[in-house]
Amino acid sequence: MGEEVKMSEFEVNGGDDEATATANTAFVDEEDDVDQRVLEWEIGLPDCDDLTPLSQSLIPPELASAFSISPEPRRTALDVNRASYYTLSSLRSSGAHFFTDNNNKNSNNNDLHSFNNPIVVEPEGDGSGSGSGSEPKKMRNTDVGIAEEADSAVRTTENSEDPSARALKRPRLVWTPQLHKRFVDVVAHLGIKNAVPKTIMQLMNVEGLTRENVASHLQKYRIYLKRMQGLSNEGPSASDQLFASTPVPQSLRESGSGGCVGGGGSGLVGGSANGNGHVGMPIPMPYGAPLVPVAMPMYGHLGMHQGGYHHQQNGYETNSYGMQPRDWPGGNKYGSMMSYPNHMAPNDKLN
DNA sequence: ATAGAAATAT
DNA sequence: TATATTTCTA
Repeated sequence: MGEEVKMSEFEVNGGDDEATATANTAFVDEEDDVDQRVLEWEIGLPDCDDLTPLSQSLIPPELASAFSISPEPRRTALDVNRASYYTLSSLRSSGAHFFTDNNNKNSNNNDLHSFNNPIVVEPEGDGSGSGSGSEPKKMRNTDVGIAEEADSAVRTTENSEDPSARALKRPRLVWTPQLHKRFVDVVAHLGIKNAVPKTIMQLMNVEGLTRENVASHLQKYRIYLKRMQGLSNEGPSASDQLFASTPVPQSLRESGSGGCVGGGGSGLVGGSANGNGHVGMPIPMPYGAPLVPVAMPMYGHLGMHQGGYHHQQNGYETNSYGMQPRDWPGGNKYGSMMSYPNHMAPNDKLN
């Protein structure tokens, strides 16, 4: 229960960044530079050498988390943020890939507070009394006689350490607007037709995100789309602030049919779906780096009212597929920037 | 084995 | 209540 974690797009990773060679965007102030960066990025790969190795200078997130201190150089973080922002902006304006330009409504923009505002773990002040035995929990007649370790099953309590515990349940994932956006972008690319949980999950490239997470979200999203269509008008239904916050790409309109092949998509699909020479993915990697959900320590304990969403810019960070350096040989539970605080490493599922 | 939908849980 | 997760079915 009480462990909700917000996905945030920051990931300060110590870094072996060889695998991904993502864009370590350095702070750039002039548009020219930005363009250049973008070009480089698009063309081939950014040279990490040239860029500031941000991933280096940071304090091991574990420590930071452990002591509830702001990671380190906000400065750096901001720079990253800003750089990302510029980069993305450029991409948009140049009509490059997957960024839908429809960001008219909601202004997701916020400033680069990111690091100043702790990304907060959902308020959710502990389940407290909870439902006070309202509905009968109907047990599905699944009762397979497996007593299994009748044992005290899961220590509902804080599940302190328990390294031995294997599959502990994941904390509830919170779909932040950013995360959702990523989701939408990916779905848009795939086209409603190919957008199935597994694929989406893969393309989203978010560590710790499970297929189930995506499936569930997709389910909701579809319902949302449906309702939207039904009303034909935009009708910013009060419900689903989240969904409303991200414009629905046109490609995601009709189900079935070819999806977004023809000129339909807003330049989303580079036209690779066809049997062209270069088949493969239109977008090998929609996002430069794997997004790593991060668990921010709760700074202000209760008492401070945390605003709902912290929009932060896209803080795509350099990261390597290798994931974290094995810092935590075994005991370290401060899961660094893992979405889920304690226990378990994110997706270990071998596909 | 996976997607989609329904039921639960928080 | 809303929304994420789990279960169940196709």
